[in-house]
Amino acid sequence: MSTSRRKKHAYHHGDLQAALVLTAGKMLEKEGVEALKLREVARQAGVSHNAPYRHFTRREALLAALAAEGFEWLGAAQRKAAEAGGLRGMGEAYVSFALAHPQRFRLMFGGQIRIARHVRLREVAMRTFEGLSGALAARAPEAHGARDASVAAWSLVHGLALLLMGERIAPAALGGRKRDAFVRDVLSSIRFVVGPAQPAA
Amino acid sequence: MSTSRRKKHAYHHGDLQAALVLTAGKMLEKEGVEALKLREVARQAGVSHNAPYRHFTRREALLAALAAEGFEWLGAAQRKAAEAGGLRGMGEAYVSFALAHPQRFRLMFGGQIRIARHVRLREVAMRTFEGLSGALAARAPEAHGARDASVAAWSLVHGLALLLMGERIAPAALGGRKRDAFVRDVLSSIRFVVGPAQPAA
DNA sequence: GCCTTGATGTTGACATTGTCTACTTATCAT
DNA sequence: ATGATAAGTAGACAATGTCAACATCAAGGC
Repeated sequence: MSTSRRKKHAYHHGDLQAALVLTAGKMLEKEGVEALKLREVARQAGVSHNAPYRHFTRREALLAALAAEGFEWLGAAQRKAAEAGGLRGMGEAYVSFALAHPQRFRLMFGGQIRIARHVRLREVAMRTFEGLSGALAARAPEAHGARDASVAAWSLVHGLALLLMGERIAPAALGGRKRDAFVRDVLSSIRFVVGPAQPAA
Repeated sequence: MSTSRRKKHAYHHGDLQAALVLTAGKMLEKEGVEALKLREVARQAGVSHNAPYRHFTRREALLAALAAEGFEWLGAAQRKAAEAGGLRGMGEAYVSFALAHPQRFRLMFGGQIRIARHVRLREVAMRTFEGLSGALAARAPEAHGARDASVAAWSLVHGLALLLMGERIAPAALGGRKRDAFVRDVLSSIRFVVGPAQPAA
């Protein structure tokens, strides 16, 4: 119900909301959250410094929109990967997403947004998580440690993504492999315990 | 070589640098990085708004000091846990640390500090990481997947810590367990593969 | 006992930013 | 046509990070 009128008198931009999210998204990916100034977004969108407030109550609301968009992308990527690559593929897709959109990923999980206050964000995030844990739980329906193992799996990919993003993993650990190969090997280096766990060293 | 003169004339505070790190640390833990205003720190330390610039070239430098302090704490906790609890104990200690100092942990890994530019931070962080991966690698010295497994282990605890911090893990997953017990179970739900990995589902 | 000197603090200024209030203009339903 | 309302603009304000210029104290050489 929008995206119709364009470039008339420049008053009433047409679909400013979307335009703001778009340019803000670009700025986010390029410079990070800290450098995402509301006024600069307005400037680049060609509107006055206050126009964004007609669409977002505050800066945080714009950030929330960006994060929500990110969760949608991530969810879509997960669904696609689930078909093709199974569980392992989902894991690789998760890491891939994070490395492809590092700043966005940081925004989604960085904790600067109070999720509770942004309905849409909360919903889309929950939906994505459910898709994730659903796929994980479906693998070992009722074994005792299944739920724990699914949390572990998620933790693993999440942590790996963040450590790679932060360049915290010594280049030596790569051992000459390309990043995708490295990720696959790391994810392959563990096995899940489904039955009652026996203590291990 | 300080902490000597105190409350003389209030000019020349005595050891402002340490005082700033201290009050900034409290503010950090309480309100998060975003809310850590340089001027407010100065105010609470009882000095003028510009005094901090005699000790930190910019805001980021103060943040770096806080992060470095955090890495020292984490390193110490790791060493202590290594003696008592072995590898599993180190993992639990890692998560514990993150949950005990969430904002500090976020600062340490949040990516808002350009580590390369802060010598002390870089060094202490590297030292901590080396202690970590050293302990991990010592476990399976030269097996093919050992290095990968150690990365996986670190990723696992790191991710678990962050997901717990962000309240991203559904309360249902806890299943009534206390948090420490939950962490232990999750960490126990995987097993590392040391030999050549065979493909798994 | 002074006086220079460097480190440490202070004052004042400036550009930027997020956000508030009031005003203006375009759009759409009647 | 018209009038309500959504969308944009203009201007103001307090805060903040940071810069430059000035002030004060501690110490050491004379």
